[in-house]
Amino acid sequence: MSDVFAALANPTRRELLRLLRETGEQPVQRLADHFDMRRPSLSEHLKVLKDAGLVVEQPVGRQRLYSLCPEPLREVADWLSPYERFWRARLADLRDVLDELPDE
Amino acid sequence: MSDVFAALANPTRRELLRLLRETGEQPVQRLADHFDMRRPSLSEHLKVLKDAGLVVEQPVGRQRLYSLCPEPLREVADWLSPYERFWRARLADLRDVLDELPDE
DNA sequence: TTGACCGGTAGGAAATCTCCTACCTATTGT
DNA sequence: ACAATAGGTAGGAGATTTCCTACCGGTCAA
Repeated sequence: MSDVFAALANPTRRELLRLLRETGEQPVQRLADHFDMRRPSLSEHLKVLKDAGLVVEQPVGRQRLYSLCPEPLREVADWLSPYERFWRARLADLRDVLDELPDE
Repeated sequence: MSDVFAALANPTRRELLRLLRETGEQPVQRLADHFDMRRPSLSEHLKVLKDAGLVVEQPVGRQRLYSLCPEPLREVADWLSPYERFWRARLADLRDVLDELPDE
């Protein structure tokens, strides 16, 4: 659980998740093409994501296809949900204030 | 934005947010009571949260009351939303599989 | 005014993160 | 069998995080 938040803390890893979401499962080299970074570093980021349960790998020949595994993100969404009413309340307050302003 | 994810990566800071959400605005010392950690460390965590826009401080006498500022969490929820359909899909798949199983 | 209290800052130690190069294994195609 | 390709691992450098103790300024109460 804590690992999921830690995994999301890094912009490269968030971008990896976005790529996998938008373009589906991909081998490491194709993912690496999108980054100004050496492949071993990408491998490490993928390992962090895998340990957090956010991706799964499937060996195919000499490639390993990585694909998105979004379940842990649901835990993040669940963690987030008790706060939702707060920002809704704030937005409601803002709307009320705006409603009070005279037209211009 | 990146700061918000980084701020959430630490369990102590997530717990601080929870305390502020459940018990409302509080001075530093009262927050520190909940942690096995010296006060200056808590001050640093509060600074990270403040820089991420997740809390605001209000000086009252010699105290500084911290309170939750949940707007940046909305950005996290927005970041999360494109993934929502994925875990819904996975759950739907799971349900389909379970439906296929014979009763026992 | 002076002591006690609240809480931030300075500076440092230890751990962790994030990148690198070098190297290794496994698989594929010739 | 051999060269080329895919990708993980080892080990290390430098940056960052996370804690600490020591200290500082501001506020309150006697």
